[in-house]
Formats: sequence, C-alpha cells, structure tokens
Amino acid sequence: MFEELDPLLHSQLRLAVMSLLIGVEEADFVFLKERTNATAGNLSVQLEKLKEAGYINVEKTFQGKMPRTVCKITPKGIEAFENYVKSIQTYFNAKNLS
Amino acid sequence: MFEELDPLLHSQLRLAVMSLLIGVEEADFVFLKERTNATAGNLSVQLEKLKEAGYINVEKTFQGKMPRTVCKITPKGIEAFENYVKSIQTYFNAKNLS
DNA sequence: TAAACTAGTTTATTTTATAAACCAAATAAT
DNA sequence: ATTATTTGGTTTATAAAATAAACTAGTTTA
Repeated sequence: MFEELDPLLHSQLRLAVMSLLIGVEEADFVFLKERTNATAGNLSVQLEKLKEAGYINVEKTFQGKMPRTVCKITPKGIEAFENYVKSIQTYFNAKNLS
Repeated sequence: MFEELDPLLHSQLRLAVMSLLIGVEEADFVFLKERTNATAGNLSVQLEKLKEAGYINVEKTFQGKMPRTVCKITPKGIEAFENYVKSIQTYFNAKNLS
C-alpha cells in the first residue's frame, strides 16, 4: 500500500537542494546555502550524500582566486526526485484507495 | 523560501499512519500495523509520539478478552497533516517560484 | 499443562541530521 | 607589513530519530 520513500530524498535539506537543482542548469554552494538557509556544514554533508548516490555532480573550480563548488542534478537524480514526488503523493491520497 | 516540514509528520511511518487515520473514523493497532507493514515496536513508539503531539487520540479497550488499541485523528492532527501536505508541495514547485 | 499465538511495550542499536569547531586562502583595516 | 575579518568550505562531535530485537502479559489451542 505505502511505497518506500527514498531515504536520500526524504530529508528536508536534501529535498530542498534537489528542488532547486531540478529547476536550474546548475547552482553553486553559496546559492544553495542562501536559498535553503542551511549551515555550511550541514549543506556540505548533504551534498556529499547526494553526490555519493549519483543524484548530483559536484565540480570544484575557481572563480578568480576564490573556490567555487558547482552542483548539477543528474538524470538519475531527476528520476529519483520525480519518483519521490509520485510516491509521497500516494500517501496524501491514501483515503481514496481501497 | 522553503517552509519547515513538521518533523512529526516528516517520518515515513507516522505519515503513513496519519494518511490512514485521516480517511477513517478510527483504526486499531492491528489494522495500522497491517496496512503500514510496520513492526509492532516501531508502531507503538510512533503512535506514542503522535499522541504526545495531540495529533491522535489513543484509547485502550478490550474486545472480548483481548486488548484493543483504537486510534483516532484529532482536529489538530488534521490541520497539521493538511499543513504538511501544503508545505511539501511548495518544494515540488520550487522551480516555478522566483 | 505446555506450546504457540495475540497484542502490544520497553530497551538497545544503528542511522540521521545538525551544529560547532576547524582550516586555508583572500581581502580589508591599521 | 602584519593583524583582523571574511569567504568558502570540510571535519568532527552531539543530539535526535528510526528501527529492530527482546520482553511482557495474557489467551487460545493441542
């Protein structure tokens, strides 16, 4: 009856990050940090997990002399996100099912 | 931008329980256990948390000689559930916002 | 009357989430 | 020029959650 909710996405911060990344070509650490209101430490940890899972790519570059970490959602990440959305919707509609 | 997700509902099992309870007048422990596929221990703990939060009422009765634990969602629980659904939807639509 | 089942609760363990502390380099102030 | 502050992070420690395993109390069945 209730589908498993992908534990990698069932996390407030990781879900927020994925929600942002799915709407843009790419986004850097600072942008994600500002938009999600996360602490840098927490964001760093959660980005690593999303990367580990193959849901995002993380590229470290330099912008002038300052480091820049750019993130981009992968096809696998898009699929996982869409699947998560579908799965959790079934919870919300549970009362309509047998 | 991203609303807080009620941590009491942002839990797979508690969300499943609330999804079930919102659709019925009441439900007992055994029913909830079967529908959610939870272990009894886990369900017991999570029901206690929902009760603590005032999201459900739990009544212990007897059915013949056997104990029976009946759960019922409260108005506060209904409100919290609807609010959670609304909040998480904003994540899914983040790409449409500024 | 012993074995197995029902309906749970309590406790212990593992996993997560999160913040706090830290680091290296860049820039600004004195 | 050297000290302070800021930027852009990572690592580590702690608190909270989820979960399973073990246990309890009573019932039914063999």
